[in-house]
Amino acid sequence: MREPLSKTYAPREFEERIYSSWCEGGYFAPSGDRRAPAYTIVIPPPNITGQLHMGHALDNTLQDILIRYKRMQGYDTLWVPGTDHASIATEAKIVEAMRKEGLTKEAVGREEFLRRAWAWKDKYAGRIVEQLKKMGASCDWSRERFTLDEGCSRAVREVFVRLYDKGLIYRGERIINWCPKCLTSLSDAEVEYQDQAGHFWHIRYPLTDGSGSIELATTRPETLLGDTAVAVNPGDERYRHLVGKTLRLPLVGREIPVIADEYVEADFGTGAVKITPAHDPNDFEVGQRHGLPIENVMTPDAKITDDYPAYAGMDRYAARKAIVADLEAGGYLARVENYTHSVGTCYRCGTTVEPRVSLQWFVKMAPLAAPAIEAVRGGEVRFVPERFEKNYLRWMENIRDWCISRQLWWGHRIPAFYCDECGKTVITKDDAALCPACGKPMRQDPDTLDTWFSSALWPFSTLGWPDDTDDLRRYYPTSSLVTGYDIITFWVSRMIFSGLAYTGKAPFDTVVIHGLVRDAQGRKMSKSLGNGIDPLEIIDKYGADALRFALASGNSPGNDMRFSDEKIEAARNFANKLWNAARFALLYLPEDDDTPPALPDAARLAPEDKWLLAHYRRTVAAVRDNLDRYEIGIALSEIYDFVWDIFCDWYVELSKSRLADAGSDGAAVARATLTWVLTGILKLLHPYMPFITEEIYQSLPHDAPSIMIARYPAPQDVEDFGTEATDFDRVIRAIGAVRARRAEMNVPPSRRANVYLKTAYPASFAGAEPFFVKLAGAASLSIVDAYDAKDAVSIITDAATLYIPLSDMVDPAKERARLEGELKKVREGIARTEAKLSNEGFVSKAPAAVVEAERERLAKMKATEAGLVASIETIAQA
RNA sequence: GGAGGCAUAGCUCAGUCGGUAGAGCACUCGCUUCACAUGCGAGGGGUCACAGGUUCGAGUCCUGUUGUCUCCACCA
Repeated sequence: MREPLSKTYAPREFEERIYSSWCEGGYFAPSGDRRAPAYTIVIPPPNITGQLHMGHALDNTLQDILIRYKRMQGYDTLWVPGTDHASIATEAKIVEAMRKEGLTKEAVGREEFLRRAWAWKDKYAGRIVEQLKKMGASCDWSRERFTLDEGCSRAVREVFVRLYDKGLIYRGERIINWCPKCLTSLSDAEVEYQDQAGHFWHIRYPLTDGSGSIELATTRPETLLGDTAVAVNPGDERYRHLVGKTLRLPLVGREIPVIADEYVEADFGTGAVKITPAHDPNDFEVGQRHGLPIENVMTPDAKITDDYPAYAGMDRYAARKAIVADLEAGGYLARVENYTHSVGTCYRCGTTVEPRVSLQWFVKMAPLAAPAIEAVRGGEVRFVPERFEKNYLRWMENIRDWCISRQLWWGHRIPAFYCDECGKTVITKDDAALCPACGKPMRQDPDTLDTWFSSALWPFSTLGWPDDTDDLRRYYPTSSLVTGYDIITFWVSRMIFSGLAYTGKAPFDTVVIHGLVRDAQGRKMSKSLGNGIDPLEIIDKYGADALRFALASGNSPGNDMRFSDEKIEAARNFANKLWNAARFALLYLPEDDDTPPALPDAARLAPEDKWLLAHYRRTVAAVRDNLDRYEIGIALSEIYDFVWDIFCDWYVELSKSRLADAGSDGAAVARATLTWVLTGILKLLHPYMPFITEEIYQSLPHDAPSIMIARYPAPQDVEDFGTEATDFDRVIRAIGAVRARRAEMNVPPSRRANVYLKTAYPASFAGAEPFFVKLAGAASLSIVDAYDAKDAVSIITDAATLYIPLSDMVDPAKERARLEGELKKVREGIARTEAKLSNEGFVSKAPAAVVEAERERLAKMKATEAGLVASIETIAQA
């Protein structure tokens, strides 16, 4: 059944309709064909914090291109969609929303808070799904998942219990990164370091024996309250005699020891370091080594505790100011330097992290990291581009234990149960109601897990793990994972070690990395800059296909890209071009013709048909080759060039004369070739621009119910015509040369010229007259053995010399000068090539094919030279 | 402090196996050519950041320099 194609390209009129037709057709689900190999992608689940941005648009466009390409190749494809609960980010949003209502988490309580969170999830997950559909994403929606749904939660508990039983999960009092705004711990990966201008305060700590003082330097004087020692390097002569003595902590009066530890570098600062085990990770370790007390001086929201009445309730920065003032007043402050140093901040809210000692759950990483390193080293998992392997390996090799507990409510609650009666701890997949030891009711750990703990299981939890499901057996391990380089550490690395640890297999074979989408000025898109571009607005204005085209074109793996109005307009223009090419083809197709296009026998094809088909064959091969290597941008530019330059600018024009002769065999052949190649173009392009290609496909006679499930073109679909096909290039070049000359000589298009053509390849030009008439402003074309060029303009190409009577053109003197200029250029080329060929090193060492190509080039240039010389001679005689 | 990316036309970027540098946009000239002015035809525009090296031959491979961006790292 053919549908009419509207006159203008208006994507809004058909994109939604087409998406619904795909849903109704059930094309998004895997084919289930067991003879075909499976190809699986799991979506990097977008956070339910808000709506999709350009980065998501890029990520999902690339995934959809791959999955559609594989689907059309006959793979049993599955793209699993879903969303991430994003515990810390979502919780922050909900807390913020409640704050506007004058509410707090604590005020509403855990149950009500979670009710609100689920309502939030329903709203935003739904919105995200709608956006993905608008973009054309061919996900299997029947398999949509959520990191906090029942199945994923079961997987999380399973993993937690297994790791605990193996001794790979432990609970301990450690110093961790703490966000005083989000009021939770953070993993090392969740801290971003930024250089900040600050000060270096030099402070004197007096010795308790009154024999003087030690001067030390700090960037954080407020932590002085928690100092429990001062450390020096054991080899530092300046301080050796002081080790073992004690100091009087300024403002506090506490007596603290001077200790020696290798951690201290003698030549940095004053060579003496104040040790605050509760508020600095290094100091914590020093403290552990020396058995120092841990003196916590701050509340969770980074205010000084009531233990220090002079500063109690002040936040850390106010306290810093007050303490510096007091130090100065007390004569302890030696001097202040300006100092820029690196400060850790929360990756979600940007607040400066406060290291804090607290009781948290950790994953012991070393045993898990080892196989994950091996999987990448050994090639079981491959990164595209390869360089990101290094990134991954470096991180994995230096990994430290992973702090997985969060003081948040929105997330997977830690399956640890405590008996307050007898102190027993139970880790269980099932909720433990009563203590197995004393029978008393148990209390579940109030904390939740790091959101990345559940994302790490995504490639298999979404397929049914821990159960041995059909999906898991069929579609796991998955094939390609497409994601940005910014979450390799957060997510990719954790999926790899998780997959290996729990399923025994790496979760995917290829990690396809893309860059960031930046604005037209190259800046990162961000809320604070307000330079974000909403994909939905672009779709509304230009269509989803144009958006997808703009994101895919020029995209090279791992590199950032810029998004600009120019780019999206170019994309829309291309869509419009394709649309109109289709309208042209339809002009010649009888409305009742429902026969799917087939290529006529080679014997019936005209030279220009073979020429087109040869280019098509080459293009198909190049597109497939590049797609197979994830060179999505290069593959697209191959299609673009073929569609615009070869198909539209040349072939459509070349076909017009035959098509006009309605009823002739030539018209039938041209029509069939045109339609067949157009259909091939639509299929080639479908993964990139699914809507427009389907809309046009449905307007043409077609065999598959949807282009989505049509077979992807292969080079062998068309015969290799060999040199026969390139013979037509001679005509193309001759036409181009005539056009160029006319433009150069400012000949008005209305001025038609009789063209005489002398050639060593008369067969190539046999039926060429209509093309010269149509495309080169010719009145006629005569093939001649000789032509008296005295009063003619000559146009020389390597295959022919064309003459146009001067009366049909203009100015002989100008013409002669031009010919001489051209002769000079050709002679330069000849000299260069001859030099190359007379270079023995080149002839003997370069590959034979390269040498041969040079010889051919030389022969062509010599032919051109001879033609030019002859023309200059004749014009000189005139 | 380590590691990596990038540097090519006015702008944004491609450039696969080392073989006379490409696209889009912008610019100039000419086009109411019956698919498309979201278009057609023709042009101008490049010391491929710099300096060495390898090679018959380098935008491409190697070394160094400069600029720029990013990642990692506990320097108080």
